[in-house]
Amino acid sequence: MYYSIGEVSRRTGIPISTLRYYDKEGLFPSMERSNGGIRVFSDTEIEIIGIIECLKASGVPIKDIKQYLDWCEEGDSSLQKRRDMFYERLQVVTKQMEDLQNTLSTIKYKCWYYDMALAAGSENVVKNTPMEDLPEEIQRYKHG
Amino acid sequence: MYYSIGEVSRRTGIPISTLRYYDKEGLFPSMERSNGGIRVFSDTEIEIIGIIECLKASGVPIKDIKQYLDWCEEGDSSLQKRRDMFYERLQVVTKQMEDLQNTLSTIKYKCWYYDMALAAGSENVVKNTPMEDLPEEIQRYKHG
DNA sequence: TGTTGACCTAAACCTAACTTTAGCTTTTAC
DNA sequence: GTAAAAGCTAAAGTTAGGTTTAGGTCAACA
Repeated sequence: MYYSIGEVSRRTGIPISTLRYYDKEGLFPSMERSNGGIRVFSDTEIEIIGIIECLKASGVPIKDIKQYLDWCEEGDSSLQKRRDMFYERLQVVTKQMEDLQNTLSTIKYKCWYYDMALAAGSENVVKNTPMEDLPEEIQRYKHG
Repeated sequence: MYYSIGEVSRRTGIPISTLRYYDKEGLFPSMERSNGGIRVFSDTEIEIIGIIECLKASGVPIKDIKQYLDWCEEGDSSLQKRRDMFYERLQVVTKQMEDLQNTLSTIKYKCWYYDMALAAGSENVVKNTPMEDLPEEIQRYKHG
């Protein structure tokens, strides 16, 4: 199947200007053009967009995504490098999950804190609540 | 306890230039200065740094963090707004966790894919493996 | 007292990842 | 065949969140 840039934009939610920018950065190395010079997206490009979104979400900059896609073009000789890249991502994203879990705990503590404060009409009450008077499931959340 | 900007930087790992930038943006509303004009960080500022890191990690821009800290200065009249802010963060960060979990699944699939390809010496083998031949715990990961 | 290390400001600079603009061409629909 | 919609490029502009630079001041110690 073939798609115009507008169709791809609608389907993926990515703005047309961004798709053109990705193309300019070399993220669609094998994309074709019509005789008139108009971009023709195929399922290959749709797949690449999926990879872009995955790598972007895990914090890989555009130029490194291009590097990976260049390795893909290169064939089997770059398999090891590509493997290593994803194992590194595995590490990084696992760490990101842990960090986000800690952030979530702090946020939950703050939600509890403000619920208590609002119920009491004032922050002073809960601000001075000693640690051991906090509910068990909140104590775990309390940070600095 | 009081700390110099250098001590705070060492303790938190945040560059001195960034601490000064945060100060300029109004994130330490009650920080004092020595007679000579030198910043004097107290435990209040250390606590604020914890809040900044939490909110930043959950995607809040600096100017909204300032807004929150201004609300804190305002006292009990802003309790509801502050509560709402953290409940909104709860939603956002929960969504972020889900997205990151999906990203992680895709990455795990790619790790498996490249391990197979390397073992076989070529990508072709695994590229054409039909879905039902994938191991159970990997099928869940397979995306577009 | 002097010098060295830590601190100060204002302003310029930086980077990534887009977005916008201006002017032009191609395609589609009637 | 023509008009509108969709596409094109190059280049400039934008934004957030800092960092760097230049030129000073402050504080502690020998």
